[in-house]
Amino acid sequence: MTHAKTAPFTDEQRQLARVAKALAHPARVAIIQLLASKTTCISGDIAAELPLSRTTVTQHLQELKALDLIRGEVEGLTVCYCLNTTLLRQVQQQFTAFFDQATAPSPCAPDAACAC
Amino acid sequence: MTHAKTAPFTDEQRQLARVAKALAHPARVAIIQLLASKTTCISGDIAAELPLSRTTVTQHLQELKALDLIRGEVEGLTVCYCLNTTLLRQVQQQFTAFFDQATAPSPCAPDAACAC
DNA sequence: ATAGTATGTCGTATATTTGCGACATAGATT
DNA sequence: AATCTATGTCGCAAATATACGACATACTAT
Repeated sequence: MTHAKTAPFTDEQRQLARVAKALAHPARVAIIQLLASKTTCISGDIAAELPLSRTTVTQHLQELKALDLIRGEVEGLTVCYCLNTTLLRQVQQQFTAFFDQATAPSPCAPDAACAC
Repeated sequence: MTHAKTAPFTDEQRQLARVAKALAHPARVAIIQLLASKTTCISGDIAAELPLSRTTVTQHLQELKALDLIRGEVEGLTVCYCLNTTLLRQVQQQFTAFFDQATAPSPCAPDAACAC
């Protein structure tokens, strides 16, 4: 044993995993889609559109906000959440690069040891 | 009063979240990258390349296999894991569609109620 | 000031994830 | 056969995620 066990993980891997985790719950996917579809920046109305309590929705909102994927601006009594499209575009590129790498030709090279 | 609380979540949202969850840990991202980089379909050698015990790596492998993102072929005494590039390409498209939707213009329309 | 409304935080309960040692299994090797 | 070797499963502990009611805060309106 005592193999190299290379450094924990690369920053790239941790970053991708972190964002993937943010999208790892239907509610958070739904929230992003909701914010993308609304022309007006809605606030807690989000909770009314999801099958979850307001408390739970707030938690999901906080998780997305922690990664800066969404932003909330206080507008008097209400809070207006919006997508951080700039960051989302960067994230999209990261995912694209990852998938491009993963789906690149010769996943199991021609002279592979097995048939998969 | 919009108490609709729409149906739990759409299949699309649940599917995207399910895959995102599979990518929500650095180890699983690393495994996919590893399989993509090796010309030969490695097996438990994967564990030797990660900072985790063999048991834990096996668990991550099972999670990826449960979603059919990777496949394992028994090759005598060893097992040969490979990426399911076909499925990965489909998944990539799902993510692309999601991000395209999320980063589309007019996230907060011109006449938005707030300034974000 | 008082009341009302939108929002977030706290505490808590339950479920899931993560990690690993110990054990079981099955094909290979002697 | 006896043994080695690669792999997976089991059981357990700790950490994290999920969900929500009750409470606190802050702004608005009467």
